[in-house]
Amino acid sequence: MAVIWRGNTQDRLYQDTISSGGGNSHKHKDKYKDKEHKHKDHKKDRERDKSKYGNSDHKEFSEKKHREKERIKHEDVSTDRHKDKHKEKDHRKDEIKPKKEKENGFASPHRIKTEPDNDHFYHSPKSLKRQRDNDETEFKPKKIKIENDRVDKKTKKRKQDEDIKPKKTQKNKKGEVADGKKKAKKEPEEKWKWWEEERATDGSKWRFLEHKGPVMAAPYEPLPSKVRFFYDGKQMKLGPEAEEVATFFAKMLDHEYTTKDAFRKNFFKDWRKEMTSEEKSKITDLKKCNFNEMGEYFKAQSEARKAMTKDDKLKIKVENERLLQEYGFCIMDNHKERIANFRIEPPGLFRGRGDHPKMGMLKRRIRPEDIIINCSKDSKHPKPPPGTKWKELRHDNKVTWLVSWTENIQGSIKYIMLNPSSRIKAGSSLLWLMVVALALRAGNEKEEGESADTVGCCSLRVEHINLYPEKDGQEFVVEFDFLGKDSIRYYNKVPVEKRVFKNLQLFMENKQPEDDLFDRLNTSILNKHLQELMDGLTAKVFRTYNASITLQQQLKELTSPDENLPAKILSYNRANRAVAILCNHQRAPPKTFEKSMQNLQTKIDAKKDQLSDAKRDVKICGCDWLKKAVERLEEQLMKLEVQATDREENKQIALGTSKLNYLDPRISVAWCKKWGIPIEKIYNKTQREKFAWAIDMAEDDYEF
DNA sequence: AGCCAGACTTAGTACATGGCGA
DNA sequence: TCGCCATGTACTAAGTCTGGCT
Repeated sequence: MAVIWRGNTQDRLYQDTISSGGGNSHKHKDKYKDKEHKHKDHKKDRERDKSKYGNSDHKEFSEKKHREKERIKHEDVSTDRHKDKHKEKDHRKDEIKPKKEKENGFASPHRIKTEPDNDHFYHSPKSLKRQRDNDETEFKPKKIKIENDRVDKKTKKRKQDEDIKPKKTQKNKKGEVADGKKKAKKEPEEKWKWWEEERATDGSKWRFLEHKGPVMAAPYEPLPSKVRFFYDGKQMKLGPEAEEVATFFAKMLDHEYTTKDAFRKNFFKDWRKEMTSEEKSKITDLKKCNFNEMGEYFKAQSEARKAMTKDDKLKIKVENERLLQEYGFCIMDNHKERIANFRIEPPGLFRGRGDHPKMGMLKRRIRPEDIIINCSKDSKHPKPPPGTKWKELRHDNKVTWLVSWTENIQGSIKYIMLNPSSRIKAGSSLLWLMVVALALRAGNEKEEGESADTVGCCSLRVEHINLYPEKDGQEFVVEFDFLGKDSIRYYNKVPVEKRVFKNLQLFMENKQPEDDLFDRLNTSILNKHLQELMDGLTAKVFRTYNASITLQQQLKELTSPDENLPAKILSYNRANRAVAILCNHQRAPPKTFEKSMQNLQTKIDAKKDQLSDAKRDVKICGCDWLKKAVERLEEQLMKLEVQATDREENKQIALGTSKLNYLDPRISVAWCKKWGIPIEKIYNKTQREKFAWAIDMAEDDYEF
């Protein structure tokens, strides 16, 4: 069953209320002026369309859609979906168009009132039960088979691939899934080395998916009556709807943007939509609103929370952990995987980055009726809160998301997906395998600039490579032999992963030697799987390639064997920085930069003093322990100095992005192994999880 | 042939945490 | 033991890519 997220929302003044980081990053300052302009052609219509449809319209149409759906449920899912899509479009035309004049109102004023849909208003779970009973089946391997068969039908061409499919996983399925369910908590099953398995090739992202659904945002808790709101100097009691929205604003009083015109205008407009007609007629000017008591109340709450006893804090922590354990994981293809964001985004005021024209708009509360659940037919379906329904229950294994809903500000779709450490996310690192195979060539013609992406995909021909399942004692060798740009013969043999090898084989299938190896990818000759792989072979590959090769070179250049650990890490960071500069990952110097730099300097000075004192003492007495102390101090000083250099150099450069997204982690891993650097020094926990495959795989002599 | 919804990816920001020195 | 600060994490906005439609 879906649960309500109470969490520690109460005192998180900003994050809950503001729907973005919301700082005034100057980078974005003028963005929207340009942007509005630039996007006019492409996005304008879409934008306008979306925003002008009142929510009620949207709801109407989605409900119709829902009803339709109910009727045709339980049949072939994927085709249904397809049909539905058309339907959706049609409805749009018919129903929504006439309402053009309505401007970006997301919520018809009566929405909340007319619908018994608030989270605390649940009743009569009957209908749901019936529905679920129909759907629910225990783990029947047959079912799985059916699904696979269906897929097969569609993808006959890929027969070969199907054959390669790992049968063992399928066999395991029944037992393991059931197991995982019973005692997933007890047995932290040993690390799954998914990168050593093969993947489906028909575009399906999973074969089995079960999860508990999202954690809903906590319902609104009305303010205690002692907290008052004043309009035009007079106290006024607001109804719960209007009050909730008012609290969003009240929580942000300290922020600059509550002074911004656009923000205030958007907020006020949306706020009024939540008011009763009485409130609406009274409250006509935001300037006359006094939210101070509310603001103070929330501040006090957050203070109180900070001052809580250890015990209470622990309780909260335990509760959070429990939620995480219960809702933070799903089972995908026999494995328990961490979900990245299992909480539904709470309502609040939207604050885009920069001067976003929609800042201040109300981001409305997401109800179960807005939510689409995606999971296996044969899984235990997540239950909506009592008395509510999901908008839709879907079984689409061509996508990776578990839950989605449409957000009301931009009309875009939001998803609940898996953690970066999961197979489905990190698995896109397969990309790496292809890059490895292609690196040579890309390197040879490393022509930077706009054309890079086309260069990469088109000119390597079948005749340029040979594949050897086994050569010179190595398995899966790819032999490259071609004339490079300056008519220099390029010849090299590279052992590759089995998967890469197989994929290359597929690329070459049915082709003449003079055919381009990677052409016609968008035509129907190659199957989707290959296209998927090709996703990677665009500009990103080149970025990746450049980044990685630079890192490797820099690491070679900068690391000297006799350096000590901190110095080596400094070298690593320098190499990383070179890459970040290459990729232009800049950042604004952190706000606290000057201060923390100063602090560090103070520390260094202090150390120096200590050191010279100690040295003097050594001269006087010369005893052993003093010498040791000097050594220790010297080391500490050095460490600090390195840290200072590092930080100074890092002032304007964001390392994270390239590290996480563009650099082949194996380079870093290999470097660490080579020099005996603990991997924790360069990858934090998240990164280690994401790159588990690389850490497992790379040897100290790994070369990109 | 261009558009655009849908599905990812990337990235900025606030907040929580935990380690370390005083 | 306490408080500070660097580091990590959660959250979610924004960007990118693509297939399928018109």
